[in-house]
Amino acid sequence: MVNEIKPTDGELEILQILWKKGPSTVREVNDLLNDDQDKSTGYTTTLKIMQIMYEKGLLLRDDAQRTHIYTAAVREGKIQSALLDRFLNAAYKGSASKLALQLLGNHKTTPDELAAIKALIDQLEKNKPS
Amino acid sequence: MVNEIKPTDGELEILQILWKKGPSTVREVNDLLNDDQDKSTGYTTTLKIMQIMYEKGLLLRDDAQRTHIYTAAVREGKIQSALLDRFLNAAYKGSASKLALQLLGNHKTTPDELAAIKALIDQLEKNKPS
DNA sequence: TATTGTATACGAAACAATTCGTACTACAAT
DNA sequence: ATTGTAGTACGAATTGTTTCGTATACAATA
Repeated sequence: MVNEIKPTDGELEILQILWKKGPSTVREVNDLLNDDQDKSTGYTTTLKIMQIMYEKGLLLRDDAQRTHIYTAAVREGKIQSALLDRFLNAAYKGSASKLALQLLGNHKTTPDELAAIKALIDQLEKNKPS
Repeated sequence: MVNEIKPTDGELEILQILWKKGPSTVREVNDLLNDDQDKSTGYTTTLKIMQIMYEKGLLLRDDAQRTHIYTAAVREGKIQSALLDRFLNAAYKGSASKLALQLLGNHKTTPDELAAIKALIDQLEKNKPS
């Protein structure tokens, strides 16, 4: 049951904030959204999107108080995994290694990160010897 | 000048076909689209999307003959690069290594592919010693 | 020539995401 | 009690993608 997880870009931005900050009000989320310059979202716009996300089950809501508190209803890793799958198929026809090569080639990665990736590869090679 | 490349999912599917097959007619593209079972796109739908892509500059068109021939106007690697950047920021807040780790962890990769990735990392480490 | 099959062109409808104006509500401060 | 502030709810407008009905063009051929 792959539950058709497919947040839009706008929804994903809100999820990022909630993942990082934890339970928040619409006002807080909206303020953080508007921290990125060259972007500006009205309060009611953010509210509306979060309400829709709540209806979709992407967010939980505590409406005991006048000011509602929203929380991400989905784990960050789970969403990322689903999005990665989707992206991999859409843009790379499923070739993970092609994506990995482009990723490492195009983006500056720190030595530490490279080492971590190498360690993971070593481990994978050990677990799957032949 | 990041030229705002942002094909939709449907457009990307068509680009994939053109990248793989080279210049094609709408009929050919539509047939291949419908090869994937559990999917079915009407001819005029595909035509319309390809016409819009042509207007956007995503496709080139040879209309010398009655049956027009379409070609991808953008390089596969360039689009992938742009999409990867977008995806990386949207889903991983720009952390390439986090994406790489999840990619290698979640998807089965063949030993050959792992070796290729490791070789690239070695090369990167050599070129950027400190 | 009339018919049939395969094209393209055009426009409207369906759908979803985003945006925002506006109304309503609760509460605090006067 | 009244007013001001900050919040939610609702609905409509806007924009973009996808879908498809229909009109039209043209070539082959019976």
